[in-house]
Amino acid sequence: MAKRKVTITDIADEAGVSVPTVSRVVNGRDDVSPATRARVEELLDRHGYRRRGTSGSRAALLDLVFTDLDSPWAVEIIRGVEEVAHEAGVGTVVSAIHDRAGSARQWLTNLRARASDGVILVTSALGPGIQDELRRLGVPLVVVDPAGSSAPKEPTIGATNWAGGMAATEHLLELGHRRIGFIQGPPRLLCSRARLDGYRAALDAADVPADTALVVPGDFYHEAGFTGCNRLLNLPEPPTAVFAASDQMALGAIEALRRRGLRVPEDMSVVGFDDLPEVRWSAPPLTTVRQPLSEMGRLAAQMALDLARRVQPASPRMELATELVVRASTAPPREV
Amino acid sequence: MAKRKVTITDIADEAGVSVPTVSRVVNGRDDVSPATRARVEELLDRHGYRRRGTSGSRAALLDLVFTDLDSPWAVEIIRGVEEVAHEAGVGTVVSAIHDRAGSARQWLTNLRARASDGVILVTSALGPGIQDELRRLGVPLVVVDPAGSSAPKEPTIGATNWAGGMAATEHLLELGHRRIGFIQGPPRLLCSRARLDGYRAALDAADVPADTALVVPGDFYHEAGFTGCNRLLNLPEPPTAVFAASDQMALGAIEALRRRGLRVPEDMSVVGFDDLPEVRWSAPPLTTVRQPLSEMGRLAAQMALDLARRVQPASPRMELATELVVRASTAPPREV
DNA sequence: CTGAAAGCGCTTACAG
DNA sequence: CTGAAAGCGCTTACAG
Repeated sequence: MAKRKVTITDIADEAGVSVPTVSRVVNGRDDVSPATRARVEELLDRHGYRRRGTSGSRAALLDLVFTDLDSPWAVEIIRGVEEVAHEAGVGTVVSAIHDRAGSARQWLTNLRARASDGVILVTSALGPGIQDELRRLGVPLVVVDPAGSSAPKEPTIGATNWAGGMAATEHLLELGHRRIGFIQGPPRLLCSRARLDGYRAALDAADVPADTALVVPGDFYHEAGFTGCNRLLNLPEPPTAVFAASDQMALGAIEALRRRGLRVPEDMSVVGFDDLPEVRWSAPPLTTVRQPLSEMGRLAAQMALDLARRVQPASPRMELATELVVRASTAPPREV
Repeated sequence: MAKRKVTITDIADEAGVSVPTVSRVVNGRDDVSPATRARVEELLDRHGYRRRGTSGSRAALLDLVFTDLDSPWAVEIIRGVEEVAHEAGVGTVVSAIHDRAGSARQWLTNLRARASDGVILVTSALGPGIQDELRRLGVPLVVVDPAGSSAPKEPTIGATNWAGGMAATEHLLELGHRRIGFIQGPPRLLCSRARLDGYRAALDAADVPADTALVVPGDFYHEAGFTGCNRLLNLPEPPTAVFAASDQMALGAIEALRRRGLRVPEDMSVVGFDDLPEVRWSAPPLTTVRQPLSEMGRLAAQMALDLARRVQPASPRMELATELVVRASTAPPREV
């Protein structure tokens, strides 16, 4: 996989320039002609050149990349990754890419200079171009909660989202609910689709007809839970329970209910997904599907570290178990 | 300040051993006699040796150190630091020290190997020994929300905690509350003491006698808000409002009230401190004192980067403004 | 704008 | 367990 590490000598030979010239390009000096610089840079990129100082230093840095750093979600993953990395004497570099191409480039340049030993990508914050480049650099890549296709080339870590969606829905069915609303996650994420399918599968297994009006869009954030819940309440025949595909949306839904003077769980049951630490303390404490986020982080870090040491992971794809946590936001429907 | 960088040659000379031997110690090989290793390690530490590869590379890494990575608080700081660092093409290494001495050592060793360009410490997670060592290494240090003395040697970034504590209390006084409970933060933190003093100052200014029974201990976490609030409710003459020194404790307090069937704000007003993103969505949305956490992170990162480039910061100590955000958890007391 | 030469900091065999 | 020797990857003057 990783052929002999390229040195500036190699690049110089291939470019037909001297070693000092390549050195200048690598260090971003401005005393190089544009033509030469372009040629050398192209070669540098193509070969995935990485500054090596003198010789191979031990794994010392792991990169953890998010699209945004704007949810309590993120800190759980960071915690898991940091724990494993810290134990291994490895630093954890946290970045947010914000879906901007320039931002990803910036990060990649820095990553190369730092000679990072592995990358953990949360929900594929990177375009395929960048991923190819990582491959060329020989930096191992692990994806947590992948977005794209169901058969990515990279090893992935996820949770049993389908089973979790099913468990939450079964819980509501067992309480006697028949009309159960569902607030979706962003459809591009695999985990969103799996949760929705789990919901549908549970309804199906219970012979409850699926009403498409009961499934409303969302994006995992509070606001979407708020508006989604309002939408469900405005239905001619509103549901008696709401299953939100994330805890944040569940809290948004509870706020929508509170504003209408409806009580949880007396007037409406609400279930979330994630089990963020704070939902133990929401009013009322949230029934939700626990996703072992920090465990997922730990596992991803372990895998990335193994790959950096050229140890093949036991399995290239892993799903950790989700678990229904019943608290105080669910109860039988009024009419029963 | 920073004398000539030490090389392994310097260390070898001083220790009276060969260069390869020092190299072996630095790389943690085990084929060195304990006596030699000890002598060399002592010298390495004393001179603050840092691997330099070949020659000086640009600022590329900033270290952000927490005691624990267990609160939504942390992610706000991380976000601010990461933004500034990212823009500067610098990576952000996040670590949790957990108050364990060995953990700090581990981190320091890694930091040295990585040649970090600056350290941002959140609430002084490090012992003074480690701080001295950083100084020797010539790595600039910025402290966010300092713990110890009020006149630290390092530049610090904080918020106007005293003014915030006062503003929250004044708000409750204006609503007509006279018995206001206070749930404290950990007393070793400067910010905790300042919030308490702000609370007292407001009572004092309004000529409301301070009842020491109304001040209960806490540690910023949910649980402490829960038990603290229960303690206040069990008082012979309970308060009509609770000011918690953190949002998480405020949410814990709301849960304690809910369990007793008391409504917020009808039966009891609750104010928090921080304005974490999620408290906009608590039930009811929390009145709180906004602390610009991500701004504090941004500022700390900017300062650390400046110091790394030997630019003196405008002021070595800075407090960003807090701001009262009134939402739905406060109202006039019943009896008025 | 570029290269030949010297040199720096470090590591890797090898020998004992 | 330790050092003398060779060498690697890179940079820094210097010269043109």
